[in-house]
Amino acid sequence: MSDNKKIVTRIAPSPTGDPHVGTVYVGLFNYALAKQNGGTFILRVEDTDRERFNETSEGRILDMMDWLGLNPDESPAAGGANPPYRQSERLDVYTEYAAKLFETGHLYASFMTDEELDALRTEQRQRKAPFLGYDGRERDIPLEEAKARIAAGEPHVLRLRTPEDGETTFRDELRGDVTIANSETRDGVMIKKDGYPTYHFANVVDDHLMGVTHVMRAEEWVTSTPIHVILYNAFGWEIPKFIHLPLLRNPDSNKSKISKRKVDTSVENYRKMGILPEALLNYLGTMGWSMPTGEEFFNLEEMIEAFDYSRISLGGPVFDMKKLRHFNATYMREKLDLETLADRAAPFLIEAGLSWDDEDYYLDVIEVMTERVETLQDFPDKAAYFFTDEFEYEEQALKKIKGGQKYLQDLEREFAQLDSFDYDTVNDMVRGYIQNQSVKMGEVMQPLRAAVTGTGATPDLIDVVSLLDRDRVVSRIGRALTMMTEALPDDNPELHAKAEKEAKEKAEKERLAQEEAKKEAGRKAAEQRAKEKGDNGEDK
RNA sequence: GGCCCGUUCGACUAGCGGUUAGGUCUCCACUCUUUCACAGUGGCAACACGAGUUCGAAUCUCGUACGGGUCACCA
Repeated sequence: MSDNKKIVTRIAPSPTGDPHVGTVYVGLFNYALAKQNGGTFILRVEDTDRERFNETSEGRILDMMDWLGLNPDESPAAGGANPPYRQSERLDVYTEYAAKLFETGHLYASFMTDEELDALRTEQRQRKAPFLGYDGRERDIPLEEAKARIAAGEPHVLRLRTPEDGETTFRDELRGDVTIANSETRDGVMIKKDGYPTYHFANVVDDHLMGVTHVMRAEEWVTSTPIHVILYNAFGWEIPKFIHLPLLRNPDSNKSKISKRKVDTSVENYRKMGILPEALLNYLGTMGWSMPTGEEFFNLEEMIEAFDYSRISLGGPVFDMKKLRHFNATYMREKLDLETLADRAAPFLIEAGLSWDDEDYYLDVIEVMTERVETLQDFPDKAAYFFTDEFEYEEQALKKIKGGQKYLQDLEREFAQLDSFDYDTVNDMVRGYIQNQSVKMGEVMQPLRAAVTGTGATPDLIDVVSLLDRDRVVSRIGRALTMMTEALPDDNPELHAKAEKEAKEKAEKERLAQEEAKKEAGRKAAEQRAKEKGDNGEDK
């Protein structure tokens, strides 16, 4: 970072499945590093594995980046100075560069079949060889002979000739010098039998051609970095800076690399559950990195401004859904203004089949719900009663309604007579009524809440009632009341079960009371006896 | 198993030779209160272990333990 050269970073996702949260993580850091210095951020699609290739994946990855606001300067969609950005379209490039190294002997042809390779492995296993795998036995086939066999159409791969002894050292900007014995890096395949390059080869060629200055990628690549270094040297190219990011971890006991089985790794799923892109980005930004100020909440711009990869910590951070939700809730409550939040929430409500006519009403609902939601999906989940009469009554709510029928009857009448239904009017009426009845607030409020919303968890009830407006409130109270009188236990299984439970509880209570009475009687008897005893002498 | 990397509260982290080891999430308690929340206050809770260097070590060195990664014609 100290040199003045323009920084170029990249992410290189493989289009093999659902857009992965790990891609966003690495993407975010690469984006921040590039953007800080007016550099270039590239998205290159590494689709060299035709087995795992997934047709929809690339588009979805691009959508994800767009949703997050992590827009690449160069990509298959955006184009750029060094196209194409899809490796499957760069085969001629790899072929050309592979040919160069083939000529110089850095690459050599290997003609062994899969079966032969398997046989080799089995044989090594039996003999308890120090390592399993290709042993470089075709290194010394003369170049001309190899060419002839290739020309004859013999299937082959191109392998990298790695030094037999010595070691390769590279500098990781976070870890310092990392040295790995060359005996550890085998003669890996660079060009596959199908003519496609492997990751290592395509990656090095593309990074060089695209001018990548900082290779910031996941830690899992550390041990194969010597291969890349050997390649850069073989080409005589400048070696970029390597920055290996810690791996996101599962929240299990041993903290293995983040995986689909243990946590949701699909960014699309986070989007679906109503996580805001800002919150996801911010949360990911705190994984392994921190603001110098210690501030936990920061937006993309602020992260770019303050980003410094030397502040990255190396312990693998556990992906904690609870904390993500906390970030999300904070963003909904404090970072987004009401209109923006309302816009974001709307699709979730509509998706749930809910609708509204009055935009002011809608904004009021969102406002009043804001401090009790964590995700956008919480709006339809927790506030449906604002948009439809077709909501479920929770069992607890039914109980409350039953217990408060008298009050509900009164309130139904009182509400119906109200001319104005604004907050103060409703508030005055309800409070006045409660005072008249000389009961605790909850005695009246809870049945009312239950009747009007079907649930025990809502915003301030007066807010809810006045927002819902008179007709809806009155009719909902009426409906709740009717439900109580009409739904006899026999034709309502839920109520029936409830009635049974209540009967049991009542019986139990009675039993306890009886027991208590017995005890009491016993105590009294004992007291009496003691008294008598006292009377009979001792006392005096 | 070989090699590579890592290790501060349950989780995310601050710390970069001298701190009562700080903050955030979670959890608990209290306050507020018509429910649920929000908010506020308080609390539980950590330097993996052992040597060494040093007047002094969470910070430096070595070893051990533990964890992760990697050993493919996948990336």
